[in-house]
Amino acid sequence: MHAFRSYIDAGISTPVSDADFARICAAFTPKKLRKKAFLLRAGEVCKHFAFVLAGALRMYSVNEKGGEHVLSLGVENWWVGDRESCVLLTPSRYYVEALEDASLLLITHAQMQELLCTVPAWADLMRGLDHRHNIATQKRLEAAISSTAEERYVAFRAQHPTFERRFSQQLIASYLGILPETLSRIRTRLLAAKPQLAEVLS
Amino acid sequence: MHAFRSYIDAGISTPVSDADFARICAAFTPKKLRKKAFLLRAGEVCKHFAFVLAGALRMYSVNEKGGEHVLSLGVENWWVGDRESCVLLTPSRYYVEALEDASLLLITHAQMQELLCTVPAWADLMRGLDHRHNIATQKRLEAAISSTAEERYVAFRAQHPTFERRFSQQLIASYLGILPETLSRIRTRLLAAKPQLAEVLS
DNA sequence: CGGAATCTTGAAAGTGTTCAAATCAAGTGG
DNA sequence: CCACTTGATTTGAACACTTTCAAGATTCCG
Repeated sequence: MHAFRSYIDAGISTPVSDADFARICAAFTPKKLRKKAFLLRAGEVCKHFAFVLAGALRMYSVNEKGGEHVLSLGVENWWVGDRESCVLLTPSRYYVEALEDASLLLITHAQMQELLCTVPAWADLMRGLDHRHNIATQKRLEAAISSTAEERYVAFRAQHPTFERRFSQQLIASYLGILPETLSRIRTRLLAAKPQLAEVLS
Repeated sequence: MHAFRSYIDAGISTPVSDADFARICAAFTPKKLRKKAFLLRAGEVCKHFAFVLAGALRMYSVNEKGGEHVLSLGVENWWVGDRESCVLLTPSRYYVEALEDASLLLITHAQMQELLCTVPAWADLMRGLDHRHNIATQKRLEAAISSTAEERYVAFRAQHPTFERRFSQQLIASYLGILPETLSRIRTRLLAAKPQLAEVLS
């Protein structure tokens, strides 16, 4: 919980009062998720948006041919959930699955709306979050439509240095929109060109 | 201006008061832009975020090889601008150019913050906007990493039926992340397969 | 009527995918 | 501790899709 308060204070100009923090906490429900457990499956309505206290999750879609595409990776201090389904209460097209044992704080859209109205600092925080999320998604989109797989992988490594060791290559490949085989070839190619990166990659 | 008020009222639960609408209008500066004129060039700070009253604009980046990539198309009742640059006041990597003579309402980030604090309805509206923008960008990202060019084009046509006649094929191709030649071939292929679409495409 | 931009079409090259097999790694139960 | 199973990664060859470069055809405007 202390980590949660630090996260909140880091996102706004003046620290939240104890009273506001209590209000915020009251809106959330703690939840633990075992590795490989699901928070959401396609077809279900995403009742909760989740803040990740510990662990890691992925949100992904599955196409007709059974191929999976990772839309987002959520680790400590990130949010996961299908915004669209959560807001409109429509069935989701996504799965949200724990990649590691995870500790979450859940909030419904209704409780979120309530918080936004009653705690101005929370509204500030969420606005900043939406902003950063918008910017990050747009950058990823730009990379997807304008860069080669190798460029996207190099950029990904620069942006998320810790993900390389934490997540499997097939996961990263899916996040980048390529096949695991392709990522494997890219890595061998990069290693051949820049052997000094060996320890970072292995 | 009447169109602007309709846009606002459509996005919130209860219509804005005259006083609030006056406050909102006071925060904006009208601006006309001739076709091919720029609202923003790469390297500049995006001082204003813009609401489009009439006309059309595109935001695009230019890579080392001179290739352009359209990040967004803005038409009536859409917003255009580089969020990141506007908020952080950092130099932008994008160009924003009028595709048709355009009529805009400009607002600085500071004025936007002011409005968000003083007019709660405006904060609601912007929250909804950020939401929809997030959802739309994520869908486009998903399409970019999981669909073929042809699938993306078909989905694009379904989502933006009016854009087909309004914008050139090279513009649409750039938006989809493919070359104009590729889009031309895709269209020929689709027409051969489904001749009944002829009048829609031409 | 030009002239310029846009769209179309072709052939060759490049990039990433598909399918298949081999190798490697990790965890389980005996 | 070893044998076994399971999943992840690597590698290969053929294939598919998209790009590149180039040349024509078409359309749009002044």
